[in-house]
Amino acid sequence: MSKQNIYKDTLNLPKTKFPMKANLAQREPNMLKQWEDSGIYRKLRDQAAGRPKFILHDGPPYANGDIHIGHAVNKILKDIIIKSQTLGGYDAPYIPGWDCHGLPIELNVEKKLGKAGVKVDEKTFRNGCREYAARQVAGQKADFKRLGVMADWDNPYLTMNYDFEANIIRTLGQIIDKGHLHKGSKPVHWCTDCGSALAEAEVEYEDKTSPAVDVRFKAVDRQAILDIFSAANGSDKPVNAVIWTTTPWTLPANQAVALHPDFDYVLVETDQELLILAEELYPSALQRYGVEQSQILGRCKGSQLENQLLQHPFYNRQVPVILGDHVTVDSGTGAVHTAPGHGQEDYVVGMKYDLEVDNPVAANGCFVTGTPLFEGQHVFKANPLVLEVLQQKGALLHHQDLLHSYPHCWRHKTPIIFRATPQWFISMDQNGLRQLAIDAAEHTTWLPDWGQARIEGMLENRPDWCISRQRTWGVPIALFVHNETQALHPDTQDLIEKVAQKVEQAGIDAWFELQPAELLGDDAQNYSKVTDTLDVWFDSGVTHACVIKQRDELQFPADLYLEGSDQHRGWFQSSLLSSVAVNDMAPYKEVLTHGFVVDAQGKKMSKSRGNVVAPQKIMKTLGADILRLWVSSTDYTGEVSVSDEILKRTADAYRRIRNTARFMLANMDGFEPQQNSLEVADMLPLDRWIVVKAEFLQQEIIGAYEQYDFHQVYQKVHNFCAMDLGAFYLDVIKDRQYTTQVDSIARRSAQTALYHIAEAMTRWIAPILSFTAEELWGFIPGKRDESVFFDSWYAFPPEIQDEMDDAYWQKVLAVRVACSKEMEKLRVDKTIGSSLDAEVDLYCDDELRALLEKLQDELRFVLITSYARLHKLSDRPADAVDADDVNGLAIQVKASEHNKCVRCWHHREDVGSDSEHPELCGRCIANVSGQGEVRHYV
RNA sequence: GGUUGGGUAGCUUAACUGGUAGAGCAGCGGGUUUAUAACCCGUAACGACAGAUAAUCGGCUGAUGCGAGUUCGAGUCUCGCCCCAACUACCA
Repeated sequence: MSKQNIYKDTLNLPKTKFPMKANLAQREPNMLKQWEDSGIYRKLRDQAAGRPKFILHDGPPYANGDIHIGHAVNKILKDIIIKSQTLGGYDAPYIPGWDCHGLPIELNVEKKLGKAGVKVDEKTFRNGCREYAARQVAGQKADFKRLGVMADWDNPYLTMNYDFEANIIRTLGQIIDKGHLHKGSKPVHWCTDCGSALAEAEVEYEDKTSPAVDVRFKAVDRQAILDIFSAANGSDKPVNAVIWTTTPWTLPANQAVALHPDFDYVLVETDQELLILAEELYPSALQRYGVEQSQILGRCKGSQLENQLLQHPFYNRQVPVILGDHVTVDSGTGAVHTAPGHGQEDYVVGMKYDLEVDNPVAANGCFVTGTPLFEGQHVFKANPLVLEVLQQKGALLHHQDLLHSYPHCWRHKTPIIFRATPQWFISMDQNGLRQLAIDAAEHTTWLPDWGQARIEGMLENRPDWCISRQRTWGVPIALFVHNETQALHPDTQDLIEKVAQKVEQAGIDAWFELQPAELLGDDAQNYSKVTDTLDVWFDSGVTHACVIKQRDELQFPADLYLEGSDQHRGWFQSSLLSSVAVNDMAPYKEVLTHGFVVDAQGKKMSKSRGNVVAPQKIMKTLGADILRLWVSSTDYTGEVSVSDEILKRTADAYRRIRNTARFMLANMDGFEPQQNSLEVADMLPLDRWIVVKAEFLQQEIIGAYEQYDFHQVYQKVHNFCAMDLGAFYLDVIKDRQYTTQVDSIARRSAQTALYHIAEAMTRWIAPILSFTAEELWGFIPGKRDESVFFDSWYAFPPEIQDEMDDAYWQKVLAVRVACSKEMEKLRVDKTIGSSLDAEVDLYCDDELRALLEKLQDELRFVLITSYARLHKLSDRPADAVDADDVNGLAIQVKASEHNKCVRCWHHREDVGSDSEHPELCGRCIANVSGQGEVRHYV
């Protein structure tokens, strides 16, 4: 041992300060501080000035709550793209944003301040919201930064910034100018106790007992119905369609009876009448009515009855039969009472048939003045009265109470109703927006490509976009409408600009506090301010106008939007519609989506399931780079699984990459690229080969980045580290690195190769393992910029035509694998330990022998054996073993009988040939006290 | 209920227009101590079965969520089913 140490000092063992243990959780925050202190994002912009632009436009997360792993995936993917595009030579600015208005924030502020307009005035409430949102943004921003996301964090866009708010209003003006605005009414959830609309989130479902009634609607043209059913009937019994409802109070607003176009309906004769019922339901219905005797007179499809008129049960009104796919045969009669003012579905189908959206119910839940029979009655109290009236009119066929799930107000716990209220819409059809949007979607690249079918399906079927909300914390629909006619003020465009200027100065309060006379003068008495606010999807949908077009460094349209697949319904669509409405084109050229994060079983994450993985926890334990590497390792176009095992595997892969890099650095100890690197032509063929291999790989990696196929990058880099480098190249060059002389060509050649690979590989991983790459960057020898991100993909030295090309080395590798298998047999026998304890004799056919002869003495180094001798295949002894996967090769392995050189561990004949160094082989003697061995072959 | 996708080894992923299911990691078994909180070599594909052999191996069967179909041949095409996810609707 002591003697060995003498020679150990003559070896060039690996040496580096680059730590083996990553300690990411501790190290990353320091790196972040360094980046922040040096203003890396701004410097990056300066560096990239003048390059072609790549604009990835950030979709704003909602400013509420801590970021979850889905946010992390989204931001990391964006960051990988931004960084890879930057390394690819683009100027890729990244402006992060937040969505700041809206209900969830209101609800949280309400908990602290109380209800706006009740416990606290609206201005104070809005201020509370603004402060709350700002705090949320700050919290989320800190986490996003911690992920290593490089962005203009000092100048993000917030939808609540005054200029942003002003530009929302201006964009609304443009949409009006283009003729897409439309005022209508729409049923909304309404709490009669609150006297206001409820958002979906404020609705709870609870059981309620309602009167379920079967009601006759008498056919106006009896004969026509008989004809349709092909039913001859001599009697003069009336023909009645029967509807079933649990909300009798909505009958005053009835405008139609809906049937399913494809269902079979029967005309059933009973003692007193002919009933129209769905065939599937008529037995149960008749049973309910207590009818014992009946006969079917005829049947027809629902579609045949379309537009037949029916008599309203108690009003002097005739209503049509309409068709709708929402009609089911689960319960009732197969005929649905339709009141467009009181039901979502009724409203939608009513729009198709141009039915009146009649709403006779006031805000307090009572029938308005002038409602025949029920004026002033509260709707739920009116139910028995309606029944009474139906009874009187002979329209009530059956009544029984029914317990069912029914929407309730979450505050009052009282049943709510659907009530049509005036709302503002962006019309899909009045000025051709739907078709324009579909066309624009066709001109957009959707990744994955099924995104196009998805969004087109949505565009084709979606109703008009209701953009108005009756809320406090939102951008106002800053319009003046005529008190009588409800028409927009003729100077609307001018007024909008004036309002926008005020909002630019003072935020949305400027509108809510505005005295109309200030802008309208005497005309103010004829006009009212609209007090509705905009849907927050409008806010975020118009970032193309409020951000992309406002900031000089950005370009419209954006190259890419990237969000979760839920945003086909959300932001992708709101952005598309609003952009098409004002620009006649999509705001993006390409839309990329990622799936949701699920657990190892593919189940979605939820608190109740207890399978939630918090990004904060991963960053605190494993580090952001592990989280980033995990994101990169997934095919994110589908659902993405995460679990402890998956993260552990990711950490394993990380260590492989890190240690490979570390080993390369350690073997470049004392290497100065300017002085010590060799020309390609002077390098050893093996070293040239690995560099070419790396360059080839780089092309694939760049291609994968361009396709946003990051898991390909991950696989390729990892494979390269594990296989090409770890299992072969780095193992083989150890001998050369350690035992040859410091400044020998043999060693400098390998170091030159390591240098090129380290330069390249650091860049490959930089978009993903940003912290680690930056750390590595400081350890690679040679002069360099402050940050890896200021650089571009590595420019390899020019290739030269090489006799020993990749195909050549693949054959050598196959021989190596065959030898390893044979050596393993001796190792199992404990005949040898290290492969250097072995000598191999290779019996090759002529072709293979010629091939391997080119390696000369290097063959033993490639095989990491003490001797490697070539022979003719015809000379093979009986105990040589045919190689499985190499033709024309038989191998004989035996333990070497020669002494082991204590310095290089090879067993050589010439060990001890020099009495001064009795334990060294000839090669080592030359390296220790002579000129040094020559390892240049070919 | 509807729309759009998805389900390949313990994990992450490959497989061109149908043509031998390919890698890496993990696992298991060894080795090295000159990458050592590291590295190398070998092995290996649900579960199960029977035979031969015991150094070497050959065969059957099964195998891309399940089951059919088309085909000489299916991870890939068709149909049905199960499960998962996003969106959407409904409960009159």
